[in-house]
Parts: sequence; structure tokens; C-alpha cells
Amino acid sequence: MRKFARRGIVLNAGVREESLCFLFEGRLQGVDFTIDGREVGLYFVEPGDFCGELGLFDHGPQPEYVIALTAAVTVFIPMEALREVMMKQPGIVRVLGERLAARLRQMTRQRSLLGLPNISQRVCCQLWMLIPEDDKDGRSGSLINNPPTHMEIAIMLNLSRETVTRVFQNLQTREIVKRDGASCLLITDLQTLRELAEGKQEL
Amino acid sequence: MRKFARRGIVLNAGVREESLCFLFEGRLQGVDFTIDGREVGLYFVEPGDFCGELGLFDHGPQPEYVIALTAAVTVFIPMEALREVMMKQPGIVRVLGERLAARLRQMTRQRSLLGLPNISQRVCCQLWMLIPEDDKDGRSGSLINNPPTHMEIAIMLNLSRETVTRVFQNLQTREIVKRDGASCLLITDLQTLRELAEGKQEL
DNA sequence: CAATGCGGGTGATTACGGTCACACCAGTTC
DNA sequence: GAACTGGTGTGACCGTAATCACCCGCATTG
Repeated sequence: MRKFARRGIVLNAGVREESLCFLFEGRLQGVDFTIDGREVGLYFVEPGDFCGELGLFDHGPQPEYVIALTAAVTVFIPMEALREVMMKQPGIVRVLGERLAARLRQMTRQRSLLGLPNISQRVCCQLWMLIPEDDKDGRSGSLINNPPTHMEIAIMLNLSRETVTRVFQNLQTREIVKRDGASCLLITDLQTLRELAEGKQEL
Repeated sequence: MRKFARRGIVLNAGVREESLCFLFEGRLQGVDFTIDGREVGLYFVEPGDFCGELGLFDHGPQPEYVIALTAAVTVFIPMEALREVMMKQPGIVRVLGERLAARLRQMTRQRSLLGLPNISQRVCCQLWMLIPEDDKDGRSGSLINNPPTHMEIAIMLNLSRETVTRVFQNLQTREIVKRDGASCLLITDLQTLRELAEGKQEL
């Protein structure tokens, strides 16, 4: 078990991380850097997910950094042990395979997001993906705890921090979202957010 | 075994493709569509690769279309049979897992590309990735057969077709690449292309 | 307490790539 | 040979998001 402070480096890029990281609490972000040093956001990791599992399959190095966006509680599982269990227990292989497949689907969706020409829609989609599944069809609002900063969202969407801020300003004045202190984001109008994300409404 | 003409749909998005597609000849492209109907290019498939393997792991639907960019020769392998073999032969699982991992790495690299603020660099990187590994360190040029069209490159890079054309024009006048008929692209100056891709040189 | 740093908010300016509108050319197809 | 079609080449124009330069407020730190 390992705890991380905000900004802590959970997994290092380039090295062969010999363990898999299971997230209990908090939020992580997979990030890469372009040749010229820009940060690129790849995916978010939510509690219950794990990351760093790539090496399990191909023995290669961890391709990207994983950073703690909030204080985080993780469990590290040594790969060697896991590989042995994988041999014996086909169920484990299945779960890990599914996980890998899920990540691929997630990255595909994220990539499609970047194709959207309308910037507000992009932000709304990303916001929508941050909402817990259970809340999505609910009538009442949803609460996102310790939401990513504007910057962290920006790098996910190939936008500048300022642009994300402006979209959020917009969403706030239209009372679709609401800040509740520093570490809480309240989605008050799920319905409208969804329609913005789907492009049925313009911001 | 199945053959496809240029533009043929190899795999359909949304449906549960119950087979895996192994590519012998030609080039395929994974494409998705944004909510507003724009094409988004996800990856290229080169001979020797396969695609459509996601369902093997999670029984989910194929997330994206796969299109034949050139006339293509493929072999379809029914998943059911493959799953059975997987159970018995752990070697097969390993190979498929590695394949999945490789695709994830590929998509990560591709995503990083999109972070590049310099458009020419983006195109050059993409071009560089199209060059066969064996040619990359060679002194002599490299030949890309049936290269993707400008449009097909554009959707990979979130650019417009015109922008890609302009970059290519630039590369041609600087004699870094050369068209050889309609279906051949000759990379004459590998060294410079590499430096452009790495950002060590401006176009 | 001051000092510092980080995250958010905002205006002015501007470069740059998208869009549109063409023209051109080489294959096909009839 | 005419008529199409798909891919490429190019100019003009324009909108928009990046950039830069600030501000504020809050939490943390010594």
C-alpha cells in the first residue's frame, strides 16, 4: 500500500515498472509529453481502476507518466507474482484482458473528443465523462469531488487553460455547474450538460 | 480469406464482430466519427498486424470502423475458435495480449502527436511513423507504397486536408519527399525528415 | 505576519489554420 | 472522345483559440 500527495508521481515513464497500481481513493491522470515538452493528458484513473498493467503483457517499459491529481491511496501489486497467478488462474487473465480492452476503448473515445471542432462541446463531453455512471440518468445534480483543475482538463482536450476557464465561466453563469468551495464541483443541470455534450445545444 | 477494394469496410463499428482480421497485404485505417459526423483517424494497420481483437477480451462490440485504404488481402479468424485455443494454449494468450498492448502504445504515441503545436512537425512525425523500421537508419531513401491520401493523414492529425497538402508541397519543394506516380511516395531525405519530426529543424 | 505559489478569472492582440471556392490532372467508365 | 470522379494544388478571407499580461483569492509555509 502506498499513499501519494497531490502531484505525486505514481508511475514513471520509460522505466520498467515492475508492479501494477490499483487505485483505492483519489484520482490519477496518465500524462505524456510531446517532443517540445508540452503536457498531454491521456486518461483519468478513478477509484477501482488500475494502471501500469501494460508491462504485464509485453514486458515493455511504462509508456507514460501517471500523476496523482489528488491525494491518493493505492495498492501496488508486484507483476512477477501476478504473472505466476495468471498462468494458473485463467480468470485473472480474463479480468486483466478486459481491463486492457477497457482502456483502449476509453482512449478511442477520448481521441474522438479531440475531433470535435466546437470547443465548448469538447469540454462538456469531458465533464460528462467525469460524472459517475449512477448519476447520469438521475434528475438531481451530481457532485464531483476534487475535480481536475482547468489545466488538467485542458491538456486532455488540447486546449489552453484560459479557454477551459472561459467555458467554465459560461457554464457557471448559465447555472449548469457551480463551484462549491475549492474542492467540489456541483453539476446542477445534468440534462442541459448532456445536450451540450451531444451538440444538441450551443453554449 | 477475404479481399477488399479501396474504401471497403473491413470491420463495422457498433456490431459484435465475431472474428479477428489479420492483414496480409495493403493498409487499413481505424476510423471513428465524432458526434457531429467528422471522421477521426485512429490508427493504421500494416501487413502482419491484425485488428478487431478487442471483442476477444471483453465480448464488447467493435468500437470503431476499419476501412481499407488500398486494395487489401485479409484473413478472418473466427473468435469462437480462437477463444477455445486461447484456453488451452497459453502462448496464444500471450501473443494476443502483446498485440493489444502494442495497440495501446501506438495510440498513446499518436495522441502525443496531437499535442504538438507545430503543424508541420505533426505531419512529419506521422510520415516518419509510416516508414518501415528497416529503412529508418538507412542512408538511402525509403519508398512508401500506396501512401495514405492527404485526407487520410489529415484525420489522423486533426488537420484539414488543405493544410496537409501545403505541408507536403513544402516538403516537395525542399526535396525531402517526392511523388512517384500516384501510388508511390519517395522519401529522399530521411535525415532531414527525422530532424523535422524531432523539432530540431523548422520547415 | 509576510512571502510564496497555485488555481482561477479576464482583456487585448494576433497568428494561424479552417473554410470556401476554385483549377488541374489522371484514371475510369460509358 | 466526353463525362465523371477522386485526389491534389492554391489563393482569399475570416474566426477563433493561443498567447501574454495582468488581476484576485486562498492555502500553505517559514
